[in-house]
Amino acid sequence: MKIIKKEADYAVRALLFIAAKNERVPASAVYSSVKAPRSFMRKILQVLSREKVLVSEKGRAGGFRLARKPEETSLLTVVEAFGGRKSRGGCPFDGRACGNYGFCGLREKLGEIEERIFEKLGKTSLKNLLRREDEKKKDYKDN
Amino acid sequence: MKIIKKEADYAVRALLFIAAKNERVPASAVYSSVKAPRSFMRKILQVLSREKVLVSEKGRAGGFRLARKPEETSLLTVVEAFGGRKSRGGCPFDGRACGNYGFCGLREKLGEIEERIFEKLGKTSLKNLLRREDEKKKDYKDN
DNA sequence: TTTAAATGATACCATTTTAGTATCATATAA
DNA sequence: TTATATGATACTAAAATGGTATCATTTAAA
Repeated sequence: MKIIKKEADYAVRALLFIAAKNERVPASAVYSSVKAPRSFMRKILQVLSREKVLVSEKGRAGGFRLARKPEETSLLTVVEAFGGRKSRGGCPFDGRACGNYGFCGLREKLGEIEERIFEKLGKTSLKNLLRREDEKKKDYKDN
Repeated sequence: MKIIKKEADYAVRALLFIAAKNERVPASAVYSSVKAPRSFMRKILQVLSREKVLVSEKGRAGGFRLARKPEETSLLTVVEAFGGRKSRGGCPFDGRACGNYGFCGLREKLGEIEERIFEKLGKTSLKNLLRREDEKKKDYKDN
């Protein structure tokens, strides 16, 4: 069971990095911090930009910055940017005939579960994640 | 996002069919009811048998029956039978280095979500599903 | 005005996972 | 002894995921 794919995972890490910087950051800086393959990360940033999660500027002093405040971008947004919500309803058949015409308790149940996942992803913002990590680091220092 | 794969989906449907029959059922009966490819379904039933979800009898009047009462087999059991829980912790890197040494707020969060999914799958038994479908059919008749 | 450093678009390839098929061996009741 | 079952297992096909590479365009600064 895989909630998000590597693409989205790298994306989140990249976003956290950019959020922490709080200024325009070039892709090169991102993939030297987040340990992702160069080309792959570039593509990921482009997707985030196309999907309006990031705003980019071209040219020499170009780079990426968050399109919104960290508390306004959720994991769900990121997951959706990479097509993570397209196969809806928890049904591997996408609601097409599956021998269980009309009613399907299983599909219903899986749909419910899926909704909860989306709900939780939707409620987790970049800010939440940043805070979590800060607290952990603090804990560490305290010991 | 895919909570279970087709294999597991077919498996659940097969189990529901067998549960409803409440007697030994040959594979042929299963795949004429559940619309799954013949060979694929045979393999699935074998897995369920190997994993002690079903009990099989060979030979002429052979077939499959539930190893336990319908309320004692959960979706989680089925999902696990098909290896659905092997990549733990919601981390696409399976806990290996991901540039985020030590702390990882994302991993932590995804782990939490995953746990909830398992919890819900664990609490949903074949009996629950059978009942759901019965109720729906009843609703239908009432209208 | 040229050049270096950036993103945009996009086509392509590799790997892994999922889905499905086919075959032969073994057991057993009629 | 034969028809009807499951067991084991090897194989292939298709789809999803992960990753690479190239060329075009933009822009600030030398």
